[in-house]
Amino acid sequence: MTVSRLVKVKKACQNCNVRELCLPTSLEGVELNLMDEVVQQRIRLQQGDYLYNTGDGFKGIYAIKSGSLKTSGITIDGKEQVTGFHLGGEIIGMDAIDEEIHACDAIALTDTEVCHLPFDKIREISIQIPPLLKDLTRIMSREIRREEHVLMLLGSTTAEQRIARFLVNLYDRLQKRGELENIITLFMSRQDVGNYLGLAIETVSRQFKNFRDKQIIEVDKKNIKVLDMQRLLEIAE
Amino acid sequence: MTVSRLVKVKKACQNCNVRELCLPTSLEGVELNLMDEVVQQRIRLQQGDYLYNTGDGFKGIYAIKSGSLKTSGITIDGKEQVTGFHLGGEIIGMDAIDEEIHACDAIALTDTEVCHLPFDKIREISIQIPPLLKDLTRIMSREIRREEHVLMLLGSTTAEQRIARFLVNLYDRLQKRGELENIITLFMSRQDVGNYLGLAIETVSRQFKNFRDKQIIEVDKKNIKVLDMQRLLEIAE
DNA sequence: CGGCGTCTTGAGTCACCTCAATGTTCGTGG
DNA sequence: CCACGAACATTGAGGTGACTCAAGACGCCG
Repeated sequence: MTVSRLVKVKKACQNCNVRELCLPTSLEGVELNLMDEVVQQRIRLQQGDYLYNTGDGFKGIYAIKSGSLKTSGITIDGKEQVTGFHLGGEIIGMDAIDEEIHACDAIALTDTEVCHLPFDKIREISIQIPPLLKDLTRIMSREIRREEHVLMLLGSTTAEQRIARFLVNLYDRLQKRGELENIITLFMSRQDVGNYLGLAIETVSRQFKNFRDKQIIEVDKKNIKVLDMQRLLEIAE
Repeated sequence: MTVSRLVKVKKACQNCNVRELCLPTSLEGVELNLMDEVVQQRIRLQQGDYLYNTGDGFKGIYAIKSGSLKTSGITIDGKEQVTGFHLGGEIIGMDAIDEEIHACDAIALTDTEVCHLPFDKIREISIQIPPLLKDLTRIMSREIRREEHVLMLLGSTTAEQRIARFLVNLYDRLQKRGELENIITLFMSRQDVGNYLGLAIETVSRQFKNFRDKQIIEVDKKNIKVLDMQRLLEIAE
């Protein structure tokens, strides 16, 4: 079930507001023109739309221009496992480069725009533009480190610590994108948060309450206002 | 603390027994000669030696020729978190490509030989040999998928399931390398297993006993003989 | 208004952790 | 060769944090 709308674009990268976070960070001028030719297609997703499904053939990687997605796989016993939440400037789909089959689903959590990057073309022009090759390896390296980071996150024993780290991480990422006015807007459900952190949904709820009681955050539905970042950092350690 | 012995090598790849699992899988003939020039140095590690430490500057990636290592990071509160166990043919150190600083330690669990691959040189000759570029992106993609797989592993609720999946995974990997005669030799401590799976060491012990009582495995120190792979797979699901 | 999905809250249970003691392996030195 | 200690592993007893189950609140939409 992949619902989406395709849009032809020109000069996709030159005018993009998340370019410095995205793939072609080192490119300028003529080189950027070449990159723009790679990005022929932008995809508009509505909340709930699938960008790709587990098992889909690999058509390329995707750069998130705006919005947010989650990636989630299916464990051997058929349960969902959320492996990440992704924001503007991030690249997804790289887990499929090797076997040319997507190992997880990518689902829009809000209305989202992504740029389609055909991977063969990326490789082709990487050979012509060495800085792009460097960017490519750096982006992939970053994804490896991100997942290591999640592993560390899950290493924390207590639910309190996991939630704290989750919030700090989200805060930092939203801040870097200027999508934060002291209020974290959770773009995913409590269900997804719990699944991602290996916690029951009730535990997520209770921990929010816990932080609220300690006057560390204010919770209003999806909006979380951080009142005491210092305490939050201490709990996250 | 990096204790190690350097060895100059020639024709490192051409004669290597894990080449088909390693980086230059698509190369042949002249191309392989070029690759051999990249691999000038092999490093011998004894059990317990560090290949690199968190914070070390990035000098390149490493291909494991023989032996085994663990990678582990330090969580913000100072505890160790094992992020992976690595066997012959696997590449480690790719998390440092982006920021040029290693984000984790790599420690030899047995006597180990690794080939040092200076990353700038890899990139250089990737431009001359497109198949190598393809291999490179595939290897990095595989690492991304491996970590996603670990995330799924930790998604399992019960300790029993985690241990079962851990054993099945190890079984498969050792089998692929012919290092298995129906007996899995654990090259890491119970401590490491527990840390990796997010379980207390005592729980690891008890689960081994549990499987022993159910006659699914036989345990003799570090050696685990799988008696009933079917049951093990069922539990792993 | 009613129905549905999402979230919160409470009560009770259990799996895993902690603490503590014992057992085993292995290296070291007498 | 054995004695000793350190590191690692097993086993038991007990406590607790997070899960499960269940009920209720809330927001959203027809």
